[in-house]
Amino acid sequence: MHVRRYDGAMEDRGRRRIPEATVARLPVYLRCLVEVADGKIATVSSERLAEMAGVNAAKVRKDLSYLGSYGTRGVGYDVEYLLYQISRELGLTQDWPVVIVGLGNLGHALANYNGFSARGFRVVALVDADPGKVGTKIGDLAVRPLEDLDEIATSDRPAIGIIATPAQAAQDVADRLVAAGVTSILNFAPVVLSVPDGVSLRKVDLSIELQILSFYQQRHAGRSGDGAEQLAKI
Amino acid sequence: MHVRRYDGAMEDRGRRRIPEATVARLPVYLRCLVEVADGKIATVSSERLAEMAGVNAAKVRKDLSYLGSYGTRGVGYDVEYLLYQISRELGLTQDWPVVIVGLGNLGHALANYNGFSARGFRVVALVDADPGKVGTKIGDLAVRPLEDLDEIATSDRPAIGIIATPAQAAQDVADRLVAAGVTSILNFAPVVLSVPDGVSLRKVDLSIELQILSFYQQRHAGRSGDGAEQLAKI
DNA sequence: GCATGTGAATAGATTCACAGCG
DNA sequence: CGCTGTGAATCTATTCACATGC
Repeated sequence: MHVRRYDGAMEDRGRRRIPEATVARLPVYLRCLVEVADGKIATVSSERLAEMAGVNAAKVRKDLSYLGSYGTRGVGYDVEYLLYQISRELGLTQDWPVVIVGLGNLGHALANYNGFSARGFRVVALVDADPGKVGTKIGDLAVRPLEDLDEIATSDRPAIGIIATPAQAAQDVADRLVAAGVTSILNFAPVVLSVPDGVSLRKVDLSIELQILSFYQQRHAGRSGDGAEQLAKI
Repeated sequence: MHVRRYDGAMEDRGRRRIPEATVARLPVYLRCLVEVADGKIATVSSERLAEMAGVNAAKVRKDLSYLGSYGTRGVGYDVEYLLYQISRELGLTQDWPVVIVGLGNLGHALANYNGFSARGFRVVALVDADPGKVGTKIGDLAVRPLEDLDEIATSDRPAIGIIATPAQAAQDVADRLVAAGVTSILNFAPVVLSVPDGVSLRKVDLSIELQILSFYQQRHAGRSGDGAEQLAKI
């Protein structure tokens, strides 16, 4: 896969500060690059990448420049090489054990989602507080009780926890995840969580997204599409 | 529910330009206010609201000031009144018909999600391209074929479309939704969509979120939690 | 010649700090 | 006196425009 390896020197390994907004776009570029690579194309310009990613070319160049000078003037970027550099920067060259807590409709859907394994995320445990769910199998994992979190922490060292519980349960679950050594949390519960410094927290919130759409829908109900366009940040 | 009504005058109805970042936080404040209201508390300070929303007080005040001067100096904000003003600003005092396209694991979970009806979003139709799924019932809606979109547009006038299809199908579905007059789209498919000006588009992307977490996880693996903290933006 | 890489310019968001007012 | 509302200061992100170098 990765052709050129980073050639020794000038590697200050993580000592460039990459803006948050850029970090949020790297996964998008990565996906575009995979698509380009599938088309057996060896080189891609910032212009082309920008078009695919739905941003402008200057932004692509600036973003990529934070990673290093990985392009060739007059030519573009080597697809495989850039693919590798972005993967590495995002930490996707190692694999991250994931634990999913809460196996209602959404948790179920997540547990069955295939996109995980694809890029280094491996679901190692499923947890639910409901005794009625404990023991049932989803794929080839059995659902375990909340109390097993510490044990799971010891045996599987999950780095990432996904919370798909009802809102009321979410903060307690977050606390338990943190206590079990999880340092990254993705929260689907419609509630603001607080976690200690040193723990990364991101959220995905359907009802917030709908309400944002509602705002722009009512504003220029139909007209001039500024504002709500694009963006994930989030 | 809403106590004081807006008292005539000084209402320039939507002629303040509210920053995108502020719009994205209004739903969070709304949720916090609901919680405060449930506790039978009549008044709330920016400080308290900030704590609940996980932001700082200056930001809350600045955000709310874009809506108007709805607070009382030395006192705080009237909970019910602010609740109503934010709801109105977000367009939640009217109801928005929603169509869900794609009823795999995730689409199913969304179709069964109860949070919709709560705040003015009403699922009026379910659509899937797979003939095997067409006709099956989810809740009390039957799944209809893609070709029915125009008919649905005429009868139900959906304003918002949710795309929960596989990546390959998503752009085609988006085009059809737009053609059917849908002007707000929430995309769950892992692909960059393009829509014409005047159509709002937001995305929710699990694998991007995980990759962002992976970045910070690998960086200060554990240490100093800047960067990935909070935020939805998206 | 042509597309990258990047300083400089601009736009947008956050935070500070305090005047203003109930 | 206490808390809002807001200009001014700061920080972050985007875009421009062009020198740079393959």
